[in-house]
Amino acid sequence: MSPYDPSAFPPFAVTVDLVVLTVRRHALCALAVRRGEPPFQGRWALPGGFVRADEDLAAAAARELIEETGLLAHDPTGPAPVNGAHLEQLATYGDPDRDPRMRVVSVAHLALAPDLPAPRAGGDAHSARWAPVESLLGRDGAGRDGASRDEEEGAPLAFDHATILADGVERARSKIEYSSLATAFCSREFTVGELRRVYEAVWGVALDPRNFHRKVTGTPGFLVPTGGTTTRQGGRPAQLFRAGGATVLNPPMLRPEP
Amino acid sequence: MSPYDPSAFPPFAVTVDLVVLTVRRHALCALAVRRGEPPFQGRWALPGGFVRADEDLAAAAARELIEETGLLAHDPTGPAPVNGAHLEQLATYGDPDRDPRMRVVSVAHLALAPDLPAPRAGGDAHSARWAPVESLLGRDGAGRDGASRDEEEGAPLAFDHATILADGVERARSKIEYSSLATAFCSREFTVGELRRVYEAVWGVALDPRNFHRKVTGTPGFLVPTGGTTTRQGGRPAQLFRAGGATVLNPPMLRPEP
DNA sequence: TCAAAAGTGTTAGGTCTACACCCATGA
DNA sequence: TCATGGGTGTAGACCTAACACTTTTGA
Repeated sequence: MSPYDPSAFPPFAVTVDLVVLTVRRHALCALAVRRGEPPFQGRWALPGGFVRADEDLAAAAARELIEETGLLAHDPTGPAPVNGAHLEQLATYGDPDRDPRMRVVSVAHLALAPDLPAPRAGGDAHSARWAPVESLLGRDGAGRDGASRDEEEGAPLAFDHATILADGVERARSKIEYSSLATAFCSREFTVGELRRVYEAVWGVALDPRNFHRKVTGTPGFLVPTGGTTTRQGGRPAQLFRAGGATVLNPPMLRPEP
Repeated sequence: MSPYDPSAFPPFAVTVDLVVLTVRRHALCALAVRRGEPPFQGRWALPGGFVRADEDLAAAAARELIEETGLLAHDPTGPAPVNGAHLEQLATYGDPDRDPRMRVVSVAHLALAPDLPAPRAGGDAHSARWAPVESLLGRDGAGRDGASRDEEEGAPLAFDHATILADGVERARSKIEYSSLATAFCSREFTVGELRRVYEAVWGVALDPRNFHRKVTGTPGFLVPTGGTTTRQGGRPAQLFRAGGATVLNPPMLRPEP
């Protein structure tokens, strides 16, 4: 068999899909767009699109992220942009039946963003919204009883996007344990308490504020004090920090048992 | 723009490439095949091949693994096969220039296998061999001086396979830290000392045999004693174990500093 | 003055490291 | 008998969880 004979391999369409996570009102939320055409017309889906002919996968994901949110993906080799977001490859999904029309392989990416004003619909999407991941995954106990709700908020995500979202959430949950990634959910300057509330929202647990404070301030290179303080959370003024250069957290932050 | 208009997106070829790791003679080794045709003819590369038209990505990877090694990939939902190997998706590589002839997106997979008799060349590969990863990555200080050695053992891997291999090795090195994955490098029954030598080879460090023994035997569900013993390593007879059901290691095995 | 959030101290209990020591076999 | 690897004990350093307590603001 001649592996590179053009007639010897089937053609694929390649897309990037994005799991864009943020923390809003104490809950982990993901960006969802409403599909404007079949299949799954009217259903919610993850943002995404085709990879262009001469475009790298990471570039395609960064382009989609800008189109959907206006966020610049953070390139670790360059200067940090004002509205930076963390962007990494998540996994690739290529079940032959995942798209009913043709063979599509989707390279999913995970983006972590600070709380943003309001999503703007981009491309061919009718509308976009931030929704709690538990609700998008149908785990929030919200009524799914009664008649079909295919085109309403409670309907399952299109394609295999529920699987992709679940994988992205699990990646984020485990990765903030041993890396400084949680700071990607915060704005450029933040307090220790705000960072703790990120952990609490992502993990869905309560953490001891005193031990958390000691832990993060005691890890060299994790947090850099800016000198400023804020009282935006009420109470005693809190020091402001920026994310330090350290990217791995050793020893890790421990996720409490249920 | 109509996203699914067949003329609106570029066609891609999709392949799976395999990083197959094993531990041989106290060194972490990877499976390499010699390319039989251009480009990179005569150079070593990772095994891989095209995904078929109606084939899942995982199925394609498992098929390639069998073709190259005869190993069955372990399906966690089914009964453990006799010669099982761990197989998981690693990452996807899609730089537009990674293959000089056409646009190829490669979904790389990572396989961990026990020490095997001898690789059999499969498909279009001229030959196959196990080689220490440090040598395949050109980090072993072996003479690369003098004349070009394009078609010899010391030449760099074809395409971007050095990057893929490095990513796979790094994944394996970090994953045995907090999971029971190291047992995938052992045969079905193994001793604590054999498991320790796996860690030592993968990490390239020396571990304290006493503390290691306490650690692994003290983690519930990690190791299951079979009742048998062996003296194949010399010295006092050692208990034989099988891998237990536990897949996460908590607390993790700590990788010593250099 | 009070509530709320920030930040510090302290103590008991666990885990890891390093090393001393004994055990069971083959040569 | 000796070398080799298997396995257990123990003391100190380190880490963590839990919780009492002080500090500094806005209302």
